[in-house]
Amino acid sequence: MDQTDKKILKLLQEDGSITTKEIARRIHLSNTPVYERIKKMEREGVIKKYVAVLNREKLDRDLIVFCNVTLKEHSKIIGHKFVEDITALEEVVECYNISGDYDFLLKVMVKDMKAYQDFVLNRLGEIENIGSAHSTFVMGEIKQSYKIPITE
Amino acid sequence: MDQTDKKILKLLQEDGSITTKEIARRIHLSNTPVYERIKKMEREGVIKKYVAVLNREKLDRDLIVFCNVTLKEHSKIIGHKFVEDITALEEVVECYNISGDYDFLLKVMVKDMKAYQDFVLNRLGEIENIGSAHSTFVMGEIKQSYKIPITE
DNA sequence: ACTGAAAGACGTCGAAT
DNA sequence: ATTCGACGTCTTTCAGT
Repeated sequence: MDQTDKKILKLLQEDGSITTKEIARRIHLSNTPVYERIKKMEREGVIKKYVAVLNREKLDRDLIVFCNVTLKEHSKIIGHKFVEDITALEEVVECYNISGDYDFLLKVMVKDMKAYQDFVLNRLGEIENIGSAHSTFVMGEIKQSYKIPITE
Repeated sequence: MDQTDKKILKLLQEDGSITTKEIARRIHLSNTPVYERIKKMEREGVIKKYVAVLNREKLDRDLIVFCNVTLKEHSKIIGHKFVEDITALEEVVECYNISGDYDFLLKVMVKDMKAYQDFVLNRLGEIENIGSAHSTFVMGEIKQSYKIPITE
């Protein structure tokens, strides 16, 4: 992966529906090499996929909550069940195994506070292994980028 | 926005480079209405953009850290400067204004622990308003979805 | 609001350097 | 590893229902 590949990746992170023709124009190459490079990076998994980025507010998901979760002591080794259960919840858009006082950090996306209450009681509450949960509410989204920083 | 639009959005969140023809086939419509609906949702901002999703590891960004930050007492009202400064940092891929003990939550993406140390000392350290910072390290990525949950 | 068809642009691939 | 050219497919538009 050289500088040319990185230039292509930066453009594709910015706009996934940019044409190979336009990329070629911007990096001063013809179609084919750009095309071949992109296909190679897709094959190798450098480019995982292409997605449409939607507007949260217009889809009634106005509230984001970061939910810190601990597992019950005896469940920490058998975390697999928790992972399965949590992955199945569509409100949980991200989940990380973390260092520190808690075991997992969930990013939860719901309509409003009432929906979050419902999530904690009826969804999280149904999962057996959970010891405790601490919620941090997002009041404002300052920066949101799906880009991986690419070094020169 | 009706059920047909939502079906289209779900498909586009899954695969942003799916053809209108294929969408049309799957939802049993012809090209034109699918095309018109997508263009309408792009115009209205329901669909913000299309992006390529890249592989973090293959781009030397193996470490994710959630960094909880407080501002100095006198700076809390004048948060604008902090917002500007933090947005400019490419390692900070997300930033939220949050409830609780801290003022902001940053999601930071770096190569390794050494790079994070450098980030805290030389990047965050340069920003004037910061009172304290508490880092939570990601040990494992359990779930990562860019999809907004879409209700029926 | 949808169907079907037609025109133009783009993705895709082979031959050549 | 790149350029050029040709083919097939998709996007985009339009007339008609």
